[in-house]
Amino acid sequence: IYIAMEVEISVPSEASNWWEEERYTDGSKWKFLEHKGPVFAPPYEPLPSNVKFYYDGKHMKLSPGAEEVATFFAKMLDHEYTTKDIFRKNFFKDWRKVGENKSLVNTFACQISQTSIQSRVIKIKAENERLLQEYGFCIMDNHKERIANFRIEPPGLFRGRGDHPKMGMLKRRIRPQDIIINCSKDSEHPKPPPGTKWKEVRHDNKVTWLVSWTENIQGSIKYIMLNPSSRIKGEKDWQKYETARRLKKCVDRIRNQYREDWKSKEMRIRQRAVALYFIDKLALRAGNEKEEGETADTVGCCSLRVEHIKLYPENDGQEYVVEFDFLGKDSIRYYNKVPVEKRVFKNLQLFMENKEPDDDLFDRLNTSVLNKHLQELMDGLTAKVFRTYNASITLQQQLKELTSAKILSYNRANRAVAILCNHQRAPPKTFEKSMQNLQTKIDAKRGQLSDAKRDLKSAKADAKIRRDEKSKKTVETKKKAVQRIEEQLMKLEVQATDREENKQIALGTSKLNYLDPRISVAWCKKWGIPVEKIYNKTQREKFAWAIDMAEDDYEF
DNA sequence: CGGCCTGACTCGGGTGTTGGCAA
DNA sequence: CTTGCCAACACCCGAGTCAGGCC
Repeated sequence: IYIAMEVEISVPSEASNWWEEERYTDGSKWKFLEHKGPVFAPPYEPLPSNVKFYYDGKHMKLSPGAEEVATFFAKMLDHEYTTKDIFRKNFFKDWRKVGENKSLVNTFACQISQTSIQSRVIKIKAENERLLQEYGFCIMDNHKERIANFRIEPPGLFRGRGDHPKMGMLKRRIRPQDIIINCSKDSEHPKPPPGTKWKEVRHDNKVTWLVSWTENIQGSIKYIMLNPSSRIKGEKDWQKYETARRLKKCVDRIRNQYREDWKSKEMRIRQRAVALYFIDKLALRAGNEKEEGETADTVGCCSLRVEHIKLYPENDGQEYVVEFDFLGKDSIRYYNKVPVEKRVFKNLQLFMENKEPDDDLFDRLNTSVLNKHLQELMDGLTAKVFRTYNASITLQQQLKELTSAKILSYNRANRAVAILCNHQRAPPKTFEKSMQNLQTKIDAKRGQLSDAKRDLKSAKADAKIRRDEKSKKTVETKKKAVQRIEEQLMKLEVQATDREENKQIALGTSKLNYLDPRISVAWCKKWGIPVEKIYNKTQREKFAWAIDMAEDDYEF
C-alpha cells in the first residue's frame, strides 16, 4: 500500500519548478492559456423601504441608480475627505448625471443614514471559497496558476491619493460588454453571464494578462493578471534582480562616468549626470512628466522643480548641503538634507539661475532621455534598476555588519533600506496605545520575574534544609520558570525596540519589491534561522524560486 | 529626433479580516 | 474553556515606470 501511494500521489518533482524549465526565446509569454474570466461585482440591492432619503429636510424617492450612488457617499461619511470641497463637487456633478434627479440636487443639506447601510453587510465565507476555486485559477502552459485579482473592482467613489483633483468622482460599474478576454485559441473560452457579451475575445500571447477593461476616471486600462507565485511573475522578478546584479559589476564605471559628465560643456549632459547622481545616491525615482490637473502634483528626480530644493553652501558644519522637500509617489513627502560634492552643488546653482520656483530644475532632461543614455551604458539598465541595486546591496552589507539578536538585526537592515527608498507610513492609529500596553506588559513581566526569583530562592533554601528529591525537583521547576520568564521579557523588550523604530516606516514594499530574496534566504541558512521567521506563507510562495536556489554563500 | 500617447507591467500605502495569544 | 484584543496578513486599487508606435 505504501509503495502504491508513493506512485499515486505524485510529489511535485524537481522538474515541475518553473525556474528549472526553459524560457521562451521568441518573445511569447505563453503557448496555452485557459481561464474562467472575471467575477463581477454583485448587483446593487436597493435599500429596504423603511430607509428614507432626505434632501433639504424633505423626504425624497430616488431612482435605484441614484440611490446606489448615494450609498457610496454614505459609506464614506466617516472619512475626512467627504468634507472636502473638490470631493463634494465631483461627487455631486457625477451624481446628478445618474437617474432623474438632475435638476433637484445642488447643495449638501442632505443626510443619509449611515447605520442603515452598515447593517446590510453580508458576507458568505463558503461563497467566497467557491468563487476562489472556480475563478481563482487558470492554466498557463503546463501549470495551474493562482490569479491575483479575479474580481472586477466594484463601483464606488474614486479616492485618489494626496490632493487629487478627481476625488469623489463616480467610478462606474464594469459590465461584460466592457471586458476584453485574453486566452489561447485552443482553450475553452470563458463564457459571459447569460444574456451578455464580451467586448472582445483575443489571443495575444505577447502579453501576460487574462482580462482587461478601461476604467472611467483616468481612462487607463486595468488588468487581471497572475499571482506573484506564478511562473510568469517569478521569472520576471528573478530577471529584475539579475539585472541589478549586472549593474553591480559596472556601477563603478558608471559612477566615474557621471562624475566626469559633471564637467561637460553641454548643459543637457551635466543635468543628466547630476540627476543620475541623485538617483544613485538617494534612490530617487525617475520622475515622468504628468498631465497637470489629472492627478495630484507629485514629482520624481527628472520632474523636480526649483522650489523643491534649497542650497546651503554651509549648514550645521557641513559644506554644500542640498535640502530636498517634495511630494513623491503616492504624495509621500520626501524630506532630506544631504551634503553633496562641490561640483554637484555648483551645477545645481547653475541649473537654478534665472528660474522661477515652478520651473523644472532639469529643463534639458526627461526620463526617456535619461533611460536611453542608461541603456547605452548597460543592456537593460533603467533608472529604477538603481533603486533595486542600492536596496539589495544595502541589505547585504547591513546583514554582514549586524550579527547579534538576529531577527532584530534583520529588521534593522530592512529598515535601512526602507529609509533609503523613503517607504513611509502613517503611524498606526493605535500606536501609542499598543506601545503603552506593551510597556505595561513588560512591567508586569518584570514583576513576575522578581516574584519567580524570590520563589526560586526560597525553594533553594528549602531544598538545602530538606535535602530530598521532591524539593530538588521544585528547585528545578522554579529555575525553569525563571528562565522562561527571562526569555519572555527579552522577547518583549526586543519587540518594543523593534516597534518603536518601525513607527513611521513601511517595511513591506522593500521586502516584496526591492530586496533580492536570495540574500535573505542565504542569511537564514548561514545563521540557521528558519526562513519562516523572515517570510510568511505568501512571501514564501512568491520567493519559492529563491528559497530553492540560494545557498548560504550566495552573493548578490 | 522629439513630443505625445498608449499599453503593460511593477510598485505603493491603506484597510478590512483573521487567527493566535493572553487574560 | 471563553473572550477580547491586536498584529499579521490578504486584498485593494491607485500611482508609478518604461517601451514602442505614430506623426
